[in-house]
Amino acid sequence: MEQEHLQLRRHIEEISKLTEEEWEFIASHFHLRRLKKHHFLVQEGQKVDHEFWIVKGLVKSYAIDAKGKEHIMQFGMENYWVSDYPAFQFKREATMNVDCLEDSVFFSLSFNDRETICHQVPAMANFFRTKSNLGYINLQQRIMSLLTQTAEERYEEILQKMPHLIQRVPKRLLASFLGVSRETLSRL
Amino acid sequence: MEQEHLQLRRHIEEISKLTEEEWEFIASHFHLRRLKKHHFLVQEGQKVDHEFWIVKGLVKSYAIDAKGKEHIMQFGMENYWVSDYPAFQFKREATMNVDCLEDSVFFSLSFNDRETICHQVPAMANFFRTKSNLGYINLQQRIMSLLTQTAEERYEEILQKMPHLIQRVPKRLLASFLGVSRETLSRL
DNA sequence: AGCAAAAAGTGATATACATCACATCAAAAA
DNA sequence: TTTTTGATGTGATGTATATCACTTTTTGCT
Repeated sequence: MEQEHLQLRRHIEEISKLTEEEWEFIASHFHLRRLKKHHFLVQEGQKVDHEFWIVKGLVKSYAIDAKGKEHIMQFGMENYWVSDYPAFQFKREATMNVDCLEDSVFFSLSFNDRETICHQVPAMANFFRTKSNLGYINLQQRIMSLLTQTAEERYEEILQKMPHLIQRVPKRLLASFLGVSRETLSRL
Repeated sequence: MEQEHLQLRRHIEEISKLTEEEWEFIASHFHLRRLKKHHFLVQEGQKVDHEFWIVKGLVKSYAIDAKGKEHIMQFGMENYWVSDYPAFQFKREATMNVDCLEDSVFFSLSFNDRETICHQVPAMANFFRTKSNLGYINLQQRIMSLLTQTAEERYEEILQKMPHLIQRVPKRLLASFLGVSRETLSRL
C-alpha cells in the first residue's frame, strides 16, 4: 500500500478500527490529487462536490467580503479535513475559496461517496461523527476567543498553541484568521 | 407513547428512520427532566456527564470571563441540543454554564449512553453525525459574521433569521450573544 | 546576481464600540 | 399595592483597533 493511503488509514484508525475488507472498500472512494501553490481546491461560485483531506502541504479556506477583504475560515495542513462545508453539505455553489499556500497532496472524497461509506461501514459513521464533534468544539472555542479576548491575547494564544503552523503562514494571513488588521498585528 | 418521546422520535426520524426495536432501545437511554427558570443544567467547575435535548422551554449556555462578563455560546430552545461540549466530550469539568431562561422540559443523555447507542444502532451514528455537521456549519457562519460584519449588521441579521427567538430573549442577552455591549445594541 | 513582488513595519489619523453614570420603565416579589 | 429587581435607554467620555500612506525587508523569479 502506498505511503499516502497508509497515512489515511492510520488517521482513521486513531478513532475507528477497520477490517481489511472495510478498508479496501473505503480506500476505493478516496482519490489522490496534487496541486501547486496558488491553485484552487474550491472556487467561489462553483459547485462543491468534494471534501478534502490533506496528506502533505498547506491550504487555506476563506471568504471575500463586500470590500474585497479576505477572511480566513481555516488553515488546513497535514491530516486536516477541508472544504466549503456549507456548500458541500447543501449542494450549493461555493461562497468560499480553498487554495494552496504550499504545493499540496490530498485525497478528495465526494459527498455521495461519503454517505455511501458511512452507511456501508458503521465504523466510518462513527469516525466522521467524532471528527465533526471535535471540529464543532474547536469552532466554539474560536467563537469564545473572538467574544472574550483582545487581538493581542488571541495572537499570543495561537503562537503558543500552533507554533508549527505560524512558521508556515505569513502574518498577513494570521491577522485575517484572528480578525485583526495586519498593521495592528504587526504592532503587538 | 408520551408526547415528549414522540417529539424526540420525530426529531430523529427527520434524519434517520428507525425500526420499533431500535426506537425502544434508544428511548430507554433518554431521561426526561424538568427545571424551573434560573436553575442549572450545567454548572462551571462540575463534571458534565450529559448532553440535553430541549423538549419545551429555553436555556442559554455561556461562559463568564475574567471581568465577570457573561458571553453566550448558544440559546437552546425546542428541539435543540445543548451542553458544555468541550467538557462533555473530554470528560473535563465545565467551563461553561447552562441555565434556564424559562421553565423547561428536556431529555438528558449521558456520554456513555450516546456512544452505546451509536455503536448499537448505526442509524443513530449517522443521525448524530449529520446533526454535528449542521452545528459545525452554523458555527462557521457565526465566525464569519464576527469577522466580516458590524454590530449593526449582525443584529439585523439575527432579527431576520430568528424572529421567534428574539421575542423570548432579553436584549441584554442578545447583545452578549452578538458580541456587543447592551448599550451599543440599544442604540442600533 | 539582479529585479519585481509580496510581506512586514511604522507614523498619523479616524472610528466603531466599550465603559461609566444615571434616568426611566416594566415586571416580579413581598 | 408597594417595593424591589431587572431591563432598557441615553449622554459623555475613553480606547482598542481600523484605515491610509509610506518605508524597509524578505522572498521568489528570470
